[in-house]
Amino acid sequence: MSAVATLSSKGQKTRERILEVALELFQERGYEATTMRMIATAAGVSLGNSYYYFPTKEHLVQGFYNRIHIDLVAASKEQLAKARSLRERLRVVMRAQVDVMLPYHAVSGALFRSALTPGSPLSPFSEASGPARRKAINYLREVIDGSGSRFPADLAANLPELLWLYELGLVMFWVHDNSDGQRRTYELIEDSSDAIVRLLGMANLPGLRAIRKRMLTWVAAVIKENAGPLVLEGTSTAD
Amino acid sequence: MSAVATLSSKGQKTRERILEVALELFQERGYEATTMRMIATAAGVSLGNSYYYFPTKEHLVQGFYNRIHIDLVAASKEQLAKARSLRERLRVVMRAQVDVMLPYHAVSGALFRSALTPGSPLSPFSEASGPARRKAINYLREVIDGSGSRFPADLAANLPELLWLYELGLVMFWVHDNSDGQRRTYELIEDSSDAIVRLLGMANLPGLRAIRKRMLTWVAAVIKENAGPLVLEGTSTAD
DNA sequence: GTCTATAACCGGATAGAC
DNA sequence: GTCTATCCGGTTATAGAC
Repeated sequence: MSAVATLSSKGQKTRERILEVALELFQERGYEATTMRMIATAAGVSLGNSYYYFPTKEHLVQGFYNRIHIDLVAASKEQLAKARSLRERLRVVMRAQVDVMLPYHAVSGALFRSALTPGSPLSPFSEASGPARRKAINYLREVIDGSGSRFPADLAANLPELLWLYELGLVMFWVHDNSDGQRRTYELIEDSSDAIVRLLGMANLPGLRAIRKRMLTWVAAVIKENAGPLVLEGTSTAD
Repeated sequence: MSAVATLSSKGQKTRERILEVALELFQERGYEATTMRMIATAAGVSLGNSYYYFPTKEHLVQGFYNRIHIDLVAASKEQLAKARSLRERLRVVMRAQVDVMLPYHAVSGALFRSALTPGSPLSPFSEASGPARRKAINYLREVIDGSGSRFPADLAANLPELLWLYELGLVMFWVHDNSDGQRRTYELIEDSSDAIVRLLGMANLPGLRAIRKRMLTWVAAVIKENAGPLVLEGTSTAD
């Protein structure tokens, strides 16, 4: 699933080094201003060689996505173990998500540029992003399962995907958030996590049931249409 | 607000011709595969000269946005005059929006690529997109006002912006929609317009009022944060 | 001051030898 | 797995024509 079919351990290290310096340079100078030539030089390889490991500049961004998810889990694991309510568990994870992305805020626009381009391998819905996506969704499944909350079957089956879309939305908000330290995003997390939990609790209100069913159908369609066959009724395509 | 300070009538025509052939070529060959050199040649100007009218390739995309809104109004005006209910009026406009974009579906990914990049002049929230955005929002205001519906003041004041975000969401869905003729998007329009009207009707349900208020605050923040000072309490910054 | 052209630059990407 | 040489296309510099 990586850019290169098989990679010797030396190759692994070279690849890692290139990604490392690339992410550093992106932070320091921005995405556009960082040239492949700079990256190659800083990593101590030739320009052509860097393309052996990352077929395009954008593939370096995919490396960034993967890195972020690993950091997210590392940053939230202990806190998550201590949180009980779904509200609090959601908050822990979403705060951690924003925390680990912090150093990249200035470049985040460029880094997430391709995120919503259909067909792009960088799209979170793409085949190439499948492993990262499934990891993220499965982590959210843990977030839900670890709370005591129970929901109607159709809702429960799609809740991880639903929360994943919520996470994507939060990230998009954060990208556009220019308040200092992205304070507003943290506020939004407090507020929206609460709203979500309340809405979920009301899912069975008589007037809302029909709308809920329709919305779920469409959310499932969005993900399916974009990401290929996925969970629809609870059977997980686990990683 | 155009790329060039002042433009003679001859200049206007040249600019128009460049945009024309560019949009044709985008449709025929895609965005990436269409080079500035091709566009210049097809328009009968030198490469350097085309940059006099469109400072970057992306500025041609902005020309596309403007074109689309004009087409949308033209395609929906009469039908809109005949539609009474908010539901039907919404449908008319959203269907027309999708209709006029049809020829561009194959390239839409590339064309909307920059749409969600913060800071990009192509972002629908950007300063440069201000005129187009205000036109779109004002058209939606007409859609609402022309229906008999009345809403609580805070909701009414933000409803045009809210529906504009809905329109953006629909366009994003359409971009990713690979069903034939984008059938699913048309279905989504039927379904979601209905859901929206129902939700608006329930805006005063006891359990929902608090959530509604909070959501409105955040929607206002999203638009304000990104698009600069805008309507918050009903005073329009009309075009 | 409005418009047009030619030449060059720069950086992402590729070819192909070793 | 690594390199050098080259291509290609967006963009810019700049000189001049109407």
